[in-house]
Amino acid sequence: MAIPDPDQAIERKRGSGVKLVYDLLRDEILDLKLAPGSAIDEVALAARFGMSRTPIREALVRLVGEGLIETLPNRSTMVSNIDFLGMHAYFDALVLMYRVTTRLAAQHHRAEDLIDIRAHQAEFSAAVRTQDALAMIATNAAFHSAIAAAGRNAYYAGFFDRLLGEGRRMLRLYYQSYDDRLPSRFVDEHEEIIAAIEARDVAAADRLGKAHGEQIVEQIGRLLTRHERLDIDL
Amino acid sequence: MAIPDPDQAIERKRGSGVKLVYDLLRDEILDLKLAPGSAIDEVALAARFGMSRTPIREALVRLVGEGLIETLPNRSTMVSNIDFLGMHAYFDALVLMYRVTTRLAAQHHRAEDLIDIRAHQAEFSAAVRTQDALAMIATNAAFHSAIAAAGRNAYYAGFFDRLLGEGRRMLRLYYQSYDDRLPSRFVDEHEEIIAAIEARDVAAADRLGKAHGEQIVEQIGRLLTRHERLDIDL
DNA sequence: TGTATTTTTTTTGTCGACAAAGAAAGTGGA
DNA sequence: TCCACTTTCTTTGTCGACAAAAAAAATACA
Repeated sequence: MAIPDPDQAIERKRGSGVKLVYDLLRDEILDLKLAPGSAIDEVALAARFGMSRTPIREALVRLVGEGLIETLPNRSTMVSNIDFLGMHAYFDALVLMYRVTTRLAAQHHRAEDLIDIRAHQAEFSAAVRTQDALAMIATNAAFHSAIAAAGRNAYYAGFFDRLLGEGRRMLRLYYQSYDDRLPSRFVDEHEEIIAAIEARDVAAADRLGKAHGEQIVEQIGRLLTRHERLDIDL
Repeated sequence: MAIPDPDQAIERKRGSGVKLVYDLLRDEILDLKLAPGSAIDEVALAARFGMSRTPIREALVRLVGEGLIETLPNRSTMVSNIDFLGMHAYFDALVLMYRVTTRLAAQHHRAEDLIDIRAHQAEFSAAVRTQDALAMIATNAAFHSAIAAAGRNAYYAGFFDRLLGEGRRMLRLYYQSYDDRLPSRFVDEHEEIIAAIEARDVAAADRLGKAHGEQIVEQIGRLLTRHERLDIDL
């Protein structure tokens, strides 16, 4: 537990407390800094952030709403476990959203969207070069989120963001165990996707989105089978 | 505002407060008993439910997370407005989810699922017979939600439920303006869908799901001239 | 009368405190 | 040692209170 300077009793602006806690906690969960299943202590968080339990609780309620945290009534609050049994359902939804959002981006994107998308791609590319796993994961999600935003469908975008968040945890698992070199392929695939969107080639965007999604699914699936073999004797 | 018996200071069970407020408020919003844009007063709610503001607030945070309520920082909390501009995006997502969930139900349903689905269909049919608009809307949503549950994909089901909720508000709007007789057609379509699911006829389920969704979309969205909906092969 | 400035009112965000629900630890008897 | 029962301890759910922010009302001034 990182102890914050007690001296630096930072004067927060009124109303910023919940968002602060929410953002940080969400990132820590998605980056697996908080392990799935680990307990969450309201009073400890209150002490850590130097605020009362009320804003902490409201942040937790939000996270519960997103399925990142689970609560047993009157007892224990903990980081949600990754649902390995429901993984195929997740993959199914993820691939479909890859397709749909990429396709819609090809249809509805505007000039400024491409600038934004390319910026995220540059960040992703940089993260791959510097081998920064955490950054790779986060920027990859941001890249696809930007594409979804360009598709101009808030419902898909919201749903997709949620799926991508959950995916960050699984990818982190992957990159923690094996130091793989595959991501450079993702960079190329991203470039193809950008080209298809820019050309407003809906069919190509659909195809590439699907292929890209299945790529990632395959990566994670490979990890799982290895994990199962490892764990089966325990 | 319905005033509850002040005598009946009901002894709630510890921990039930938030859920109580959340469920009731959600229903009131979706049934348009609380008009879009209308203000929400925490202290009034606290008085109404006979509890302090803390559980009220946590229920509101949940509703904000689902987009049913909006808050301006430090000022005003109100029921979300229905986004007419983003309607085509909504329809797009709704029809796709109709397809996907019906299709998956045909693939993965178990015997007990059909019992559940038929029960909801019976309720819907009864609501149509008795011309109970509110019940028609709610039971229709429950019917499709049951189908989604039978599809065994929690991600789709969750997303679909959210869309159906938002749809309840729009349908309410529709049935408030026009006293139409169309719903009997929906009853028949539901029966066809059930038959396709039971027969595990994925193609038929997909087709019927799509047609049913577009039916409803057409009902609500006559005003919308733009119909750039997705039409992709799954 | 119209506008700028101060005061009051309303509503939110946060706090510290306390009691209920379980869990864990302690106690006694066979 | 094992088990049933009590007692402490931990953590949650709820409460009432208070101060900050913004809006509304009141006031001053031209």
